[in-house]
Amino acid sequence: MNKAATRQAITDAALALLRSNGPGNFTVEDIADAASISRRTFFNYFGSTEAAIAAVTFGFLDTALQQFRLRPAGEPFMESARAALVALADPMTVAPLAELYSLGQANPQLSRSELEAWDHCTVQIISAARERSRGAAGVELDELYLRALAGSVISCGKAAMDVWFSRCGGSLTPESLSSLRQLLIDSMTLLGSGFARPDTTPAAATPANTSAPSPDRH
Amino acid sequence: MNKAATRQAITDAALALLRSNGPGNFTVEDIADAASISRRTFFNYFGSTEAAIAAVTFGFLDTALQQFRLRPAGEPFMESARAALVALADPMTVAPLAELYSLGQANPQLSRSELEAWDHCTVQIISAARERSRGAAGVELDELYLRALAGSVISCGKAAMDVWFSRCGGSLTPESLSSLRQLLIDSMTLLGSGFARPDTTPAAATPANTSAPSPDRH
DNA sequence: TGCAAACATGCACGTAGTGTAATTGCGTGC
DNA sequence: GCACGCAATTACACTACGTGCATGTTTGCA
Repeated sequence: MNKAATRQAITDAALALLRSNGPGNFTVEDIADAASISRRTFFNYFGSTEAAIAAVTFGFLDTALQQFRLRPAGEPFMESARAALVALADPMTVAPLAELYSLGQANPQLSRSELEAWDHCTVQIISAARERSRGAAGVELDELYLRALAGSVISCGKAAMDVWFSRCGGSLTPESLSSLRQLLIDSMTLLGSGFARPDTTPAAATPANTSAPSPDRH
Repeated sequence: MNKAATRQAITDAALALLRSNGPGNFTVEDIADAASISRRTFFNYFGSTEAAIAAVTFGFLDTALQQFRLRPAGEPFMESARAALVALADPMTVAPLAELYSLGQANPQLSRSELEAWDHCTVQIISAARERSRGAAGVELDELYLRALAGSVISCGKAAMDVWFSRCGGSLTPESLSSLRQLLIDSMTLLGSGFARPDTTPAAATPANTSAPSPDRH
């Protein structure tokens, strides 16, 4: 069997078992059986069930990375990040993550590997940004600036997804996705404004979600 | 034996083995032997070696949390966060974290539990901030604002520590600690300014590591 | 057809983590 | 002093994880 196909079969089987049995309620042997391979072969591909599942999340965040890299080099970092994040609010893209999110809610094992995926994404963004600045201006970006910004962007994306999830429960309806998109935009706006206190300067922080359906007001 | 004492004995033994053997090169049985307890008893206290080690990191970040909670309720969030983070740049406080940081550099297991600790800290800050705003103004803070800000603050703290570590290698000399303090302050400044591009306003972003105690203007 | 590389498998072994029941240590009331 | 109860520790057994190693099996290429 093709190597990529085997890999796919494993992740599919793992995801299916995750759905049916719930996190933690199935073994590597179960996955191997479902994928019609031996237990040993499973470990040739992934070091753990967790890793097999995490591959899905990684794939999701990689599309965000890809989007980021596609942005023009001259564009402000924050704007590129915003665009990359918004591209995630797409049914096909967000679906697997939404599912893992819901499953991970009650499962520490799962949520920790999601944490790892986000962190991995941060690292990637840092190197992408460094490349970009090197190519464009020739100016060596301050290391602290780079890391703090990248980390904050990811944190904001994560926060937006958290809020979205707690509001919409991972629903994939157009309204829900539009809400997610708006949350992602809003979080970037907050970050770009230095989190100006909403009570002191309300105009600067919250003018965001007035556009679309926006059932949110709190 | 007293329960707290046993717990302490375990973490001490685990840390000692971490130092001597390096991460991943010792078993639960080794820890149990070193702590003069049975393997089974170890598992009565911690679910894994990782958890035993993570307890140290958690302790560190909890002091930051404590600092945050001590700040006056009226103070701007960002200022409280800055103060809490700076309080970490203390020899006694930062020493254990610095050590784990260096050990975790090459060890995925370890660094992932550190990730978890930072995340745990984020969650705590969110709830602390929510309590504070509830008590003070009676205004319900926007959920997205809260989460994005808390996440960004933690990310910036993490970024500062990353940079500090890559520069000073976790050294605990006064100069190194002063540099850490400055990095923490600078990262908060960056966050507060919405990461104004360093090339457009260079004065705000890069005057950092010039050792001197106070080039900060915000 | 034959050969070689890549991939899959079986087996053995050490370690992780958990349920269960037995044991030890210690203060309390009688 | 002694029996009792409670909490901590321990022994034992068992399932599952993860890996090294040797062996099969497939695939592609000369």
